[in-house]
Formats: sequence, C-alpha cells, structure tokens
Amino acid sequence: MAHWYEHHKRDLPWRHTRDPYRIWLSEIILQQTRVAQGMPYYKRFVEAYPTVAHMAAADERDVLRLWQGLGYYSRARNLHQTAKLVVNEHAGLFPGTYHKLLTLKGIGTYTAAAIASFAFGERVAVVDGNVYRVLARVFGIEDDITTTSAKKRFAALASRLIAHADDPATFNQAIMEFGAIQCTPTSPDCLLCPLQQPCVAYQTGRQQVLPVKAKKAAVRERFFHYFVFRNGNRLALRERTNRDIWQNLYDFALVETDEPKTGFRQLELSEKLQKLVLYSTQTAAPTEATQLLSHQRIRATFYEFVVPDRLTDDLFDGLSWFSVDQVAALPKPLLIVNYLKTHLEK
DNA sequence: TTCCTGGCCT
DNA sequence: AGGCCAGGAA
Repeated sequence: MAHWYEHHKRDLPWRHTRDPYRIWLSEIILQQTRVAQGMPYYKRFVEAYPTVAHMAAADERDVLRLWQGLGYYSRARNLHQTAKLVVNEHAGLFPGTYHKLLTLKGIGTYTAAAIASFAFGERVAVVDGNVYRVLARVFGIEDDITTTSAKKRFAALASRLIAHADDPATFNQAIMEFGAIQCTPTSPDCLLCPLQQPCVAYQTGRQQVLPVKAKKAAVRERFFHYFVFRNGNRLALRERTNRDIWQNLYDFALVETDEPKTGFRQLELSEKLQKLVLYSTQTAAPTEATQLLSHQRIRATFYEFVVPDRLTDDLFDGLSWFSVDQVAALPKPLLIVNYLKTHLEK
C-alpha cells in the first residue's frame, strides 16, 4: 500500500506542511467534504488567516462568511472557538498529543489522530469512512459499521496495522488515499488493485456488500384513525393480533391511511363500522396525538362516540366491551394509555 | 428525482 | 440516536 501511495498520491497543499494549524484547518474543512470542494476554501482560509493568531483575532461572522457554502456551519464556529482557545490558553501552540487534541471543540477521534500523526508523528491510526471501507473489504469484516462494537473492532485493527508501519503519517495518508481513489464506495477498481490477492471481498465477490452499514430505517409515517366507542362506563377495545406493532396489546377500532385525513367522513369505513358510527352520537371534537417509534411515526386521531344500548351487540372485528376498570387492567400501547389519561378522567 | 456519503456534538 | 449541510452518484 505504501508503494501504491507513492505512485498515486494527490499533490495536496496540506501535505506539504507539518504546521499543525494548517493541518488542523484542512482536516476540519475536509470533514464531510470532498477534496475538490474543500480545496478553494482551504486556500481562502490560509490567505485570510495565515496563522491561528490571525483566525483568533477575526470576528466569528467573518469566519462564517468565509465558510459560506461549505455546510455544517458548526464546524466554522468550533474552528473559530478553538483558534481563540489555542491562542489564549496555549500561547498559540496546538496541543501536541492525540489525547489533548481530543479535548478541543470540533476535534473528534478521527481529526485528533490525523493531526497527531501528520503534524507530530504520533503513532495513532485514523479511522474514517475510507478506512472502514478498506479494512472491511480487505479483511472481510461483516460487522455493521454503525455499531459501537464494530467501531471498536475497526479501531483496534487499524492500531495493530499501524504498529508495524515504517511511518505512521504515511500509513494513515496511504490507507485513506487508497479508499478515496482505488477502493471507492460503489465501483472499486479491483482489476488494477494491488491488494487483489489478499482481499477477502475481492476473492469472494463481496465488494458491493462491504462495508456493511445498517441503513437507518426510514421513519415511516402512518395515520391511525381511532373510533372510541362508549356505552355507559364501557369502552370497545380489541387485541392487536396482526403482524404489526403492538402485538397482543389492546386498542380501539382502527382505520389506517397512508395520508393524513381531516375528519372520519373522508375515510373508507367498513359496513359494520359505518352503521355503528351512523347510529351513535359523536361526543367530542376529534383529538390528535403523535407516537414516535424507532422506525415509525404514528399520527393518531381519536373520534369519540356514544353507542346506544340497542346497538351494543353490533361490535365487530374482535372488538369487545370493557368496563373502565377492566380497560385499566389491559395491556395497551402508550398512545392509548395517554389518550385514556387525558380524555377519560372523571 | 431520490439516494448516499461523511465526523462531531448534544 | 438524531441533527447538521451540500454535492455527487444512481
């Protein structure tokens, strides 16, 4: 990989300095940012603020103005805050170790390792998105990289590898550059790859699968329209038995839609539900509630009806009458518990 | 058009 | 775990 790096490394301005200020500046700019986009910003910043003292003396709004268009503006605010701290508390000298760098605003594990190794030669491994990808593929690691345990595992592996490197800074640059240019996310250049032979992903055809990354479950939005039927001190509930959330808990008669609806008259009701609604009396304005699950957002509307005695045998779909005391003893989702709490108090 | 990528902070 | 942003890939 060191050999590959010597032949393929890009000529980037921050690779020609060991000035911790410039390395820090470049690393903050390159967080969540591609080199091509960050480059003009780096040049502008170095010109406007050649030293950390220049930056510390600037107004935050000027720093933000210079940052404009790069996104993630907390990076710029932290940049300025840290510049002031370095000048005021550290006499303008950057802390010289990984652990001290970690305490600065805007510097996490990746950036601390980058500065420590590039500026100070410390033997500490960077672990960024490139490194996850390269290691997962070469070593065939199937762990979900979004988990804490996987992050530990990759960091430990990178540490073992850098322990044997001639030069820690070059090792770190090389593995990231390799990930950025050769071992790219969607179409890695495996045919010309020097690691073809040892690469588990290549040998098993799993380049497209590795690294494994749990896609953050898109939060699905669902609209629940609850019909709360009441007769005297009894309420109509049913057990949820479908393959769905809240299995074996109790809720009310339910009509679900994919889209928001205003009022139950916009809903398509089953014949039996329609009849019950028709001959019952709506007793309160509909109320709304939202229940957030890990992967779903339930927006619920509750419609309250009093059912006349002559129709109490007309329940359907597993609904049964429960006295208020019985209801209290049933297992219910929080959405229902909260509704009962606020609408059934007497 | 939508999907994916990317460190740090709270 | 979710928010922060923009741009390149699909």
